[in-house]
Amino acid sequence: MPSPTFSPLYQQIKALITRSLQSGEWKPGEMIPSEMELASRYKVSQGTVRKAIDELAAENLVARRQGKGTFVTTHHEDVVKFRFLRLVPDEGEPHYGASHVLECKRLRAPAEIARLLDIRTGDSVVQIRRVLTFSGESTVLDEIWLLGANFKGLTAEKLTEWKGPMYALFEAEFGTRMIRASEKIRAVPADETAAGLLSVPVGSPLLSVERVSYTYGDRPVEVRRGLYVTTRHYYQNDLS
Amino acid sequence: MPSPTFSPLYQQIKALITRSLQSGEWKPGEMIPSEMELASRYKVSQGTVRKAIDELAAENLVARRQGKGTFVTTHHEDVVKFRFLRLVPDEGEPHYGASHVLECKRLRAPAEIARLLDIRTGDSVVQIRRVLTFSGESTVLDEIWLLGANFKGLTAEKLTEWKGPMYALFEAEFGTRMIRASEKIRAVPADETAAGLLSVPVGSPLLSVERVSYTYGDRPVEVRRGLYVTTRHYYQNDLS
DNA sequence: TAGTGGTCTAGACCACACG
DNA sequence: GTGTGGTCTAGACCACTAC
Repeated sequence: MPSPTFSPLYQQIKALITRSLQSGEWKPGEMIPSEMELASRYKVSQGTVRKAIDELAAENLVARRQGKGTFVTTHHEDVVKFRFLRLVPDEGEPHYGASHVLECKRLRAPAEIARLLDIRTGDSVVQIRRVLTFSGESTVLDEIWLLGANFKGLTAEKLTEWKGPMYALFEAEFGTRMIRASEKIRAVPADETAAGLLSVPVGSPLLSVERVSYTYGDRPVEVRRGLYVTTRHYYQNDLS
Repeated sequence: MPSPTFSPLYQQIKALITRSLQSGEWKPGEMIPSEMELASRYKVSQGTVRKAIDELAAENLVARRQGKGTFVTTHHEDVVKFRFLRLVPDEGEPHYGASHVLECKRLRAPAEIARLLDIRTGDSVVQIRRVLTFSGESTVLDEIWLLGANFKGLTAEKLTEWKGPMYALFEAEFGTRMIRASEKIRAVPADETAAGLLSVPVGSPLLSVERVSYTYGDRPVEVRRGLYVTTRHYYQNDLS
């Protein structure tokens, strides 16, 4: 039964489900109610709920498992991890490197970062600098800015103690889930700082990856500038 | 009505439609028969045809246009062009640069290329080298290998005369449609040749993009190695 | 055996494009 | 108006998982 404001019914159901995800009614890793339950809750047919969930699954907000149910996705799952780390070794399997946190402090957002995070210059942000090491080789130098309001209490200790993907920590401890990201990629010469930390000559080519990550409602919450050493790794991308 | 070999009916329909696309029964840019027509042709319900077409649309093999019909996609459309050219200028709109063909010749495939194209070393391939220029600046140096069997009669003249995306030429003149591609991206120093052709100092960082492109049935038909100058452009990528 | 998602159908009606 | 894709429903049955 179509409702007054025109958008397809399944889109409205999708929005309702998304709100429940965002509010934490169903937490990452948990099962959401069955299609039949949701259908009766929202007073629509099962097929309509199905189409709503289809889209959420396509956007990786939930994952369907036949015979079991539909589950809220989480950055703890292997399959999800590599959606956001596209660096693959020339030989061997993709893996997660060791993270060494250099710095983690609160500061006022510079103009450029503020613009990308859609806040005002001078608003509070958390800055993290870290090095990722793969099989003993320093490979990634990350400089990260997070929305201050969402990450109160984030410290270098917390980051250091945490084993696993950083986004899993953000999801578990700060209730902020990264949904999608947009990256701008360039080749740049290593400056002295980067060269020192990554053990490469000054001026050698590095892959610069500037990422803005978004949570529910397409709100930006993270800006990240990564410098990748690509002599034994490459950035994998599929065009389709 | 499920058929003997088990796979969902809509997958079988999808395969049938794909075969018709591949055989050229419906050509790029043309409209395919309506869902009702296909349903009666294949003796299934309209909903089943719909689901098959949904997947083909998700894979960009066809595009739906409400009220008009479903059309075979083509590399002539603007919207498709930038699926395969991810280089975006820092300022201004994405655009297509001028192509300057340096070379186009047939030769025997080196081992590395043969492996990627899934042919035997020494089999015939076409090699193209070209420079792309954006607003007067040489920005991309491409080295391209094409499956010899699919591109008989491709010459430097044909390439030079052609205005528009190279893939549109391949589609129109050689019946080979690029469906998807996989890229490996690195930062590399410019060698003397590249430096000369791109007017940058030897050793300056370039983005190296190694692409393998596939046509129907996931058969590789092109290997391409691009070197991009990323001082005024960046490679755009979305993670979702 | 019961519960979940996955497939398939048949039919009604809506939104959009075009003549 | 006619034809196209898009939405929505109701109901049947299949495939997978767990108990």
